[in-house]
Amino acid sequence: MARRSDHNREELYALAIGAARQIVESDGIKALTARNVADVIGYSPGTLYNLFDNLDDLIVHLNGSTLDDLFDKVSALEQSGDPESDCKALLGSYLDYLNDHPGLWYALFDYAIPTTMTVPSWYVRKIERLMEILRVAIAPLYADTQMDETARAASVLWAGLHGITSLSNDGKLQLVSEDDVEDLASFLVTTFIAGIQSRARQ
Amino acid sequence: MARRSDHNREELYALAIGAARQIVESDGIKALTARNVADVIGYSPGTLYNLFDNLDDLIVHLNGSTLDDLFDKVSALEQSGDPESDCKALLGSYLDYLNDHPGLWYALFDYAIPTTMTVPSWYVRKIERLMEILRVAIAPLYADTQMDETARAASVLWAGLHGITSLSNDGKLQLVSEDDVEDLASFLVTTFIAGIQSRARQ
DNA sequence: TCATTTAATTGAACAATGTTCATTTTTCAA
DNA sequence: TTGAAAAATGAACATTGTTCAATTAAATGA
Repeated sequence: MARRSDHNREELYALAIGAARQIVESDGIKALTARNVADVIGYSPGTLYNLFDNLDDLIVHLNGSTLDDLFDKVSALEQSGDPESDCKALLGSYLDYLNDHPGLWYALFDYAIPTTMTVPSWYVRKIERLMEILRVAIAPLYADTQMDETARAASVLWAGLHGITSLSNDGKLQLVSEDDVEDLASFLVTTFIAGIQSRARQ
Repeated sequence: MARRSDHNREELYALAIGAARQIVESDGIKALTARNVADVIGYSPGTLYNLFDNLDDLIVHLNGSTLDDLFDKVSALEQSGDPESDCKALLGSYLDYLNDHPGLWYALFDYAIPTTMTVPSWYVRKIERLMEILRVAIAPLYADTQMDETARAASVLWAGLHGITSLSNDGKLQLVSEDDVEDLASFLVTTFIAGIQSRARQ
């Protein structure tokens, strides 16, 4: 059998990503196999290889759609102009997403793309778009001329928050007393911002 | 054939871990298969299952030995008592290890233990032992009574540094201008410490 | 010394995986 | 109506983790 016209290429792509998302959300990334995705969308495994180079490519596309989701959620927040409270609001929104979609988050950040595969530029752009929001939030800490400095601080803060969520998610971060992830992340934001202000005064 | 007396259980364990390390160092964690390890040590795949519950268990043990290595390297550093320079020395040592043994580092931090497997307590202890060194380095920033506060700050700094190395290693951190990992990590240490000092003054 | 028990080691076997590709079938254009 | 192009298939292949009955060497005891 062949050449059904049930769906065109775009629809098929959307179907596949949707199925992948559903599988990852309910059973984790380990359940994301070519045969499983094919079953869900009612096509054969081979068809997936018309759409994606391989399974890793499919995962990258799934992660791309997760990044879009995250962006929509986070960019909906209104910023007050106060770096600390804005960063914490962003953080809260981010942690909410992590709690609501642990499987997707795990696939996004803890599943490592094989070194044989270079990260596509559209993927990098999606990350940058997210980081840009953080950049805007901390911009009041810097003069308009310090674009590079602002960008660097945003990168570091972003990576720092990622480190906390990532390690604690893997159980690799021994939590102190009754601290939870939110406490630690909040501590990082407060301290980091205080550090920037303190150094600016000198 | 069976019951060779070439090696006792301990020797066999050491052989297997050694083989695993060798494979991971030269060809990455993807090459770490039961059959590969068995080939290297001259035993059959089945024998590995007398020593380890499964491959993930073997990886956890390999990571345990990597943590020991890291501890030996990092604990050899003499601390001056100045938090910033001590943290940066630790950081430098850590980054050296990452550069020298990317495969082992990747297996240690970017390979996620499946959620079905709980992190063993001896493994957590090895991590804590490493973090303790960082705790000592930043201790001068706090009063002796602030043990919890010190521990929390060490956790956050540790996780933050991990976030930077981890993301940049995966190509998921768009680096600003000519910044490299060391610059970003250094920036985090400086700013974070300045933040602690600044807040202590108030 | 020989028979029996115990334990280690094997390797064939199984189910599941990613991936390929000759074959088949449908659609589209001429 | 015919022929070419494209889409979809699913059987097939190589590999994977893992199990376990069978096999063999060592340890034990008489």
